[in-house]
Amino acid sequence: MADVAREAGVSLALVSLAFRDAYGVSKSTRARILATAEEMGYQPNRVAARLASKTDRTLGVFLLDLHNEVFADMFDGMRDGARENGREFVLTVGSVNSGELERHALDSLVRARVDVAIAAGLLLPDAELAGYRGRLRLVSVARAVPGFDAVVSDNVHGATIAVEHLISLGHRRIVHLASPPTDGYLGRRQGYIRAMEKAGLAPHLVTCGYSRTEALELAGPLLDKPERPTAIFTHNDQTALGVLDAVHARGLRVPEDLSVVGYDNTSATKPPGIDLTTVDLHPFDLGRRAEDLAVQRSEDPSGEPVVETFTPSLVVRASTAAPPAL
Amino acid sequence: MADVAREAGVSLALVSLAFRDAYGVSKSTRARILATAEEMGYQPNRVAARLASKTDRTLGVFLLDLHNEVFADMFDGMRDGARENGREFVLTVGSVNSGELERHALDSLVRARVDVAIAAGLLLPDAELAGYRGRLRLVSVARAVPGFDAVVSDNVHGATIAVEHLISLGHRRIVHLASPPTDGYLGRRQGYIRAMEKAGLAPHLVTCGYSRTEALELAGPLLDKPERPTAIFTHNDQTALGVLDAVHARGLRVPEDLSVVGYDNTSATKPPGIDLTTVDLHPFDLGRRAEDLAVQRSEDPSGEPVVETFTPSLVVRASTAAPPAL
DNA sequence: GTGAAAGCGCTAACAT
DNA sequence: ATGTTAGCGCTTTCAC
Repeated sequence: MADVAREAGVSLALVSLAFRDAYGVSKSTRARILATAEEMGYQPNRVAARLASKTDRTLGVFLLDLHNEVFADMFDGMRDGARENGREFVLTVGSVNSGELERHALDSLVRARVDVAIAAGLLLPDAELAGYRGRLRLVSVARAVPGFDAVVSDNVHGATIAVEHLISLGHRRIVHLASPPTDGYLGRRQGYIRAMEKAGLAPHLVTCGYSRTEALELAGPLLDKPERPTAIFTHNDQTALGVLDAVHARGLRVPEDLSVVGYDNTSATKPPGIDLTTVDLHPFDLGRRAEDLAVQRSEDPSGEPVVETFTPSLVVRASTAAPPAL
Repeated sequence: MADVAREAGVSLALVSLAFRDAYGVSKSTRARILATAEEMGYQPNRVAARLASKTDRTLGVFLLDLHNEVFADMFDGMRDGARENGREFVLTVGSVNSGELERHALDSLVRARVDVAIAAGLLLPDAELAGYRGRLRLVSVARAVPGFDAVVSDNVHGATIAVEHLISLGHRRIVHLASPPTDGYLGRRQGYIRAMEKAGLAPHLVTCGYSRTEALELAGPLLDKPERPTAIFTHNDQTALGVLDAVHARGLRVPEDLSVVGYDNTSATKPPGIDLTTVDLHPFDLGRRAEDLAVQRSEDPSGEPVVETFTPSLVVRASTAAPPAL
């Protein structure tokens, strides 16, 4: 930095100011400073900058799983916001089958001293996350966590419209491939149960992990039963794809033999060969809004936790139709 | 840190040492220090640690695209290595349609002063990347970049075995849906051309972006031609899926009407409904090896750039068969 | 708009 | 095995 100051013929402090569009630097000197820095290939040392400044512009981000595109969509939303707000990210990644990695990712955000972290897809129990209070300011995405800010989607509603869609088509034997019963992710399961009971139908839940192959394996037996379901509603798109796999593997057809409804509306559901009816989580918007909230929080940490709820919508495509005649 | 030292009844320096499994702390005091730190919810401030230490254990990582699972696989490999080597990551993400974002991600690694960065899927031209010399020590993954270390796969070979597989099945009209001609990504294209010419066949190249939808749109017209190809070899799995989409949209079948070979062997190619023949890039292993190389480089920065080449293998599944009889 | 100077929370060299 | 101390490269007063 000193080199740049000397080269541009200004003081050290001015260079520092110029780099953060700060108040008190004339437009022309600012331009000159940035130009000489560019020319010298100088990039400010963010490590030193962050140590020195109380209030830095870095946001932490946690994404549960790089193998599920819904997190890529959320990240795009966050990045979109960060660009507008001039923020930088410290990104960390977890895993659907390792609480260990999730803890490590979160701890690493604590060690990085980000003033706010946006966490998408937290899987740890509420009780464990409570331990981060006071050490990490969290904005949870897609899951409400007691005591923390959150940007969530109304999962009960999403499940309800999915099930009602199937019922209105005439389905009665509707199975729900539910996620493991994790804190904060019970909404879809509840929405399903309520919608079924409201229609006087018997809920049939099967708990399933997050992977396509696991859904394939669990859906198989369901399809082989004499009284097989006429529709399956899954907790996410990946597992819906697994159900499609199971259907195809048996030489059955969607939607003639089985209707399938997914959840998330990831891009993998759109292609003509798939054309999956699904509930749109609006992941990009969730990410975008979480970034806004995080910036707000970093500017004003006081106040009660805020929970913003988005409303999901049903995207009807070709994987749902009236059940086969009996 | 001072608080922990006081609480544990030791000096400040000892706490610092204890946290980095350093030499000179007795097992018992180390345990006691870590225990009290844990109890107080203390996590060392990495920002300060990194500023103070010349040689820190942080690796930069750049991933081109979160929407392509091949990068998730590579990342898993890197993380696997980092765990063993006790390294932490600074992760940044680019985009297949924005050199701007890629530059920003790389610059952000410079600003973070990582001593080595592992970059998977670089898309910027060689000339521009050359500008990072001296400012960022790069280990490029999946692409060779002049002047930098790299862990690559033999793309010429991969394309060759893909094409030879098709030829051996009897195909003669084989189209290659090639990637945009970017520095460092010409191997698959070249392998295709050579293999075709060697067999006395006329190469037919169509340049295509990285998305499934773009492949769908470009493959359509090919399939509608009177003398349509009997096989299509694509530059990655995503575009192969796009080709499958185009085939299904026309009511045609794979492999009866068209054989398709992808590239990467991402998990999306495996399900029964897809069952795509593809070239395995071994992304996990590439990532794993890149991490090793990065650590080596950070420990000994001297020496000429190293390029390690992996050999891809063909995974024959159900999307390839003999061409339809004429 | 400038220049000097006090940290930020650690690490690492040196003492003990 | 433990204590002391000078930085790391910035940001941020503060008096000019």
